[in-house]
Amino acid sequence: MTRKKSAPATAPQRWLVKSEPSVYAFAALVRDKKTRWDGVRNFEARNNLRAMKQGDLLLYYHSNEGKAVVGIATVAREAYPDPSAPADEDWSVVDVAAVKAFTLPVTLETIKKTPALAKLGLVTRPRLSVMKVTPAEFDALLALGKTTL
DNA sequence: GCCAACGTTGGC
DNA sequence: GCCAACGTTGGC
Repeated sequence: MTRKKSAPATAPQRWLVKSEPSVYAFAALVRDKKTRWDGVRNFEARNNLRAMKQGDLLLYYHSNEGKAVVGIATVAREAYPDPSAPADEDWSVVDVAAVKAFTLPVTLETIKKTPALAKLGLVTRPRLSVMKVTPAEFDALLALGKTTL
């Protein structure tokens, strides 16, 4: 067995990423199977992208329109330089692949009403576009979305 | 190194 | 479409 194909030694980390559905909706990712997560221009979000490992799980949030967690994706390729960035700037991308849509979208309104999600970055750091979520938060969101992995 | 101005995000 | 919040930039 090769290093690359073997299961990761540690459990996958969990993240939440935002996208405006009018720009790139979860349905577009399902259609494309995989996409490059480019255009991040915020240092903290970039650093989070760089901390992602292949196989990490991503919750997909629709901002502005919909305002709900709508699906699950996974990290298909770890961070590499963002081809859409100016050559003299230091930005990164990862490739993400669709896993499955939530049975039920979990709206921001629901999230705000759920005590277990009071510390979710989506609520406490409303402008951050790539953030870590805890396993407990991840599980709570899947449960609200009537979805299992 | 501070902080005012600016630009962008994203909820409403 | 507005505007509050806030991350980033740039003048000093």
